[in-house]
Amino acid sequence: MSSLRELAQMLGLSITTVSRALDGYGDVAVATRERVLAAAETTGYRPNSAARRLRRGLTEIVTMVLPAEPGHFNEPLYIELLRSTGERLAQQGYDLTLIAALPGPDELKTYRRLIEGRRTDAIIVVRTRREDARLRYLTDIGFPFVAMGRSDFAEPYAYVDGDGEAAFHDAALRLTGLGHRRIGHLAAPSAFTFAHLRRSGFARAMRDTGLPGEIIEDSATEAGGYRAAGVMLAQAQPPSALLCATDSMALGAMRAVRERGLVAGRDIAIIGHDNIPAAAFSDPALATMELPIAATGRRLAEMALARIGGADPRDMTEINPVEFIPRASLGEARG
Amino acid sequence: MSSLRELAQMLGLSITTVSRALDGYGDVAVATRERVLAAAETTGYRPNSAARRLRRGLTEIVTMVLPAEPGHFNEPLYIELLRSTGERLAQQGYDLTLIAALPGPDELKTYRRLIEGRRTDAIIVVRTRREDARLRYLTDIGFPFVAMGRSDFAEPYAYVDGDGEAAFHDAALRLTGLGHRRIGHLAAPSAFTFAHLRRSGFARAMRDTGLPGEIIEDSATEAGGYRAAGVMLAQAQPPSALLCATDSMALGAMRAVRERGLVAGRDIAIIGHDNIPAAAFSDPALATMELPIAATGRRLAEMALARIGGADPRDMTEINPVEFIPRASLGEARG
DNA sequence: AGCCTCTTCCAAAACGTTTCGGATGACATT
DNA sequence: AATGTCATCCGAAACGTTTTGGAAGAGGCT
Repeated sequence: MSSLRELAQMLGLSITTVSRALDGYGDVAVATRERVLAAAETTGYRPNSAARRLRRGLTEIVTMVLPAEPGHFNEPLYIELLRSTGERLAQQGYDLTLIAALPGPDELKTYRRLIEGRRTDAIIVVRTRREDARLRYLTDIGFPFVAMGRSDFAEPYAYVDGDGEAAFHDAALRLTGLGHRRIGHLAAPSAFTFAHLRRSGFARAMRDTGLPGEIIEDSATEAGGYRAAGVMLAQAQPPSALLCATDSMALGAMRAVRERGLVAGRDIAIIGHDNIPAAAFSDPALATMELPIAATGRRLAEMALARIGGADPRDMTEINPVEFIPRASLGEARG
Repeated sequence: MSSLRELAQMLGLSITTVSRALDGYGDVAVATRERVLAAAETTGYRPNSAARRLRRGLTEIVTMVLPAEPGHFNEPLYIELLRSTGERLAQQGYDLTLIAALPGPDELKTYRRLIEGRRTDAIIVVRTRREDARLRYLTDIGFPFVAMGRSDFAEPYAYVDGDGEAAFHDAALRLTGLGHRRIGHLAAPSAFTFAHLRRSGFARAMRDTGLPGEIIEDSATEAGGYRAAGVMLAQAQPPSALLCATDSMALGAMRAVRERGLVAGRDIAIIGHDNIPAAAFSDPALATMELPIAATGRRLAEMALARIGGADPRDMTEINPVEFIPRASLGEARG
């Protein structure tokens, strides 16, 4: 049964009545509604989504735009995020589509094509940057969007984020509590807000404690962590603890540590962030931090739907606590 | 400029002519076509996709259904696959949507909802199983689909896959060539075709060489590899080499090896498969195998489009070679 | 009886595109 | 001058839904 017309014909009703019965209007007699629902059930009627979309002016699609650096798209985070967001949207009859857009001059073109072609009702922006032209553009044209992560953008916008600032502040204090006096931070590129916040939390802890606290920035990959740790350990007085912006960087740092004959968890403490699966199986197991990624995905979906419904983004800002996960790389308290 | 009607009015032409000019039909004067194209360009006209979809009966959407085990969805593979597939589809004006479906009794419901609601023109099935009800269902109803990975399914279907059988056969011979005489295979659940093929390749190499070759199966995760390796190493005569179905399993196995005071790459050789980023930074660096995932994604997209166009799946089967990546965990030749 | 209110139903329009089946002239051919 | 052939163009239908603005009838009230 592929159309409302056939269904109506079969039941001896008008298209209008069948449509309204299925949508649950109060407008149709209870007996009739039940007859319609039963018939729709047995014939397996499914409304044609293109027709519904055309008529209602909605696509019933939410789009997530993924940063598409060809080499390192593989943050394990994102796939779990996609799953949870997609599942929540599906509950509401929405589909999740995915496009890749490289940061750069052509980035906004992708957004424009998406919006002007009316291919989506809302956009989920991930990997936000401190200065983010995407938020500016979407806000200016009044298109519904939700961000995963924050930005320096001044106008109100909906977002979900982990409290990386507090998490790195606490982690740094945890290290000083263990007796560390020279702590290094391997930072991710500070153009990204998440990297900036984690660095700020670390810096605040250093100010609180009056310790020096050194920072080296590199890309948020194993290779980046390896390079940054290499530089840091080559100093005359290398740090006794490395607080890394991501687990990937921390795994890279571990290799640099090993190559210098040091033992992580004994000679030097290492902490990461993300709790990727490999982190629990590194040598030694990597102490890390985790934010509730599935819940984040669900909230992003719910916010996107609310924005489509016209809700005010002012009320949609959410900063979630990050859980610390101690493991062997944290080491023991030092003399 | 949001509709063909407005554009036509502005140009003093009929909707028909404008539409045909934009679609490049031969039955419109060159001068007219150029006038139309110029106007469309300056006004930024974009056809309404819902209307076009309704009229043409196509959604211009391809859907990838991801296996949604909540815990371990995070194969780094998939995100790169999504990126490359999505990019290729976008070149053709197609969108890639994503849904998650758990294997199990309700799995086919997700497919049915998708197809009967006409929400997609083709489906990409990933993580194929030897007995895969999805291929049966899609073939029976004649819906266009493409599989990443093979299945025991008898009827012709389009797929792209890596040659895991040959890769594991070669890897096993490589180990015997290094002098190993007791080789263990940590297999992934053999219901999955990829796991079955890798196991078969290993088994064939053992037959070829007349060596015993032991196999233990567990889940394709770090934890699974850890467990399986633990069992294998607890034997009276443990193997001197472990060939693991995936890098995740290999990283888990490395931990089991360490806990027994053995050193991977010296006391025992370890090989994985996938070349995940963490593999290059484990201790020791993990020897592994890699298949061209971006190319695979592109081919999946192209095949999906061809199937939508009505092409015969018989001509669309592709098995790509897997590249071996030697690293320290492979060890030296033994006495 | 006349008037109102309620319940239940429906015809028709609209969303914006593609496409079928001509219509209109211009020009060449007989 | 009549006919045929092209090159251009267009009107109208169709895709399947949602929604507006009633219509028809039943029953209650004065």
